[in-house]
Amino acid sequence: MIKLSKKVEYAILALQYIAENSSKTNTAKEIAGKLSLPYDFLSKLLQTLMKKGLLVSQLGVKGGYKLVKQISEITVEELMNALDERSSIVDCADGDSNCCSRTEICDIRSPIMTLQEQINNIFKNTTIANLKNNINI
Amino acid sequence: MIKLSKKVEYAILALQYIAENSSKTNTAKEIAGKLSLPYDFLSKLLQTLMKKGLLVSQLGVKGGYKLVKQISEITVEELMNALDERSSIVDCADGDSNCCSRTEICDIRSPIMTLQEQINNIFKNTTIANLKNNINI
DNA sequence: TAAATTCCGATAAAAATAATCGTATTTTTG
DNA sequence: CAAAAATACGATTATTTTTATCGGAATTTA
Ligand code: FES
Ligand code: FES
Repeated sequence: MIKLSKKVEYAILALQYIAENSSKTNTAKEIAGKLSLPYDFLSKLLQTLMKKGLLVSQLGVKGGYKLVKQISEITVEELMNALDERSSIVDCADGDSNCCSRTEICDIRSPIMTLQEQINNIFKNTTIANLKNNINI
Repeated sequence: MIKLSKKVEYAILALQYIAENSSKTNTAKEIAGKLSLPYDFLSKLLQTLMKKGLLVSQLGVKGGYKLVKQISEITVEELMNALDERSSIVDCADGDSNCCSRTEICDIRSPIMTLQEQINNIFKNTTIANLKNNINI
């Protein structure tokens, strides 16, 4: 509860890595190797980011991934949306159905939505670049 | 990812219900019935809240639960701590081990912690009473 | 044509969450 | 005292979500 998925965690690290090596195309294999992340999982994740327009890919030998925009322009919210098809704090917050209250009118829906927005704002206001240490330790 | 567990969701509803009926002791059965929540699950959850000091229970016939303090004095953070043994945004944030980076020094730990704190603050500043609609719909 | 790569669908394994069950204990009340 | 209505508690199961893996197809370079 209230935690980042590995997908998002790995993606943050990968995007930062690609940003640092933005002069070249970066292969999934290299990134996985350097960051010690599971290759298959990372690979799929990068493909998703590519499909969502955060990365461009080049096929074949000499292929790999490059950034489309700078990591200072990619928010955590954007990344979460791209990878996790948007999860909300409670089920109703992104849909139709009554999620919490089994009575006719939900007693907490509106304030829960407010809570949701506050959390969204944090992720909206944090970029992948913000999540990079300037000084280690 | 970033969502409330059913435990917390049910607990919010249950605490609000108990608050509305604070003149009497409320049985798990009644609460589950009125809110259409699974009895066994709710029952265990209330026992946990009791052990954590948020509720007092009375055994036997005429037994049930009462609040110890008002719901305007119980924060969501408190509730989450009581029910879920504290989950943090990434593994390292509540422990010892290196969680994200497999390299020697974690590249994102410190800013992730900042993110964590921002989220914590939201839950720290929201009470169960805050999560109650004044006007339905 | 071979090697390095992305791409894609399917599936499997693991972990976390949610729900259920059986039984013991406590208290009230008739 | 006995029965009923509760909580208390441990164990287990079921379900869902998350994480990881696999096998092969398509693409590009050299
Ligand atoms: S219906 Fe979603 S919070 Fe109540
Ligand atoms: S070791 Fe936890 S965020 Fe890096």
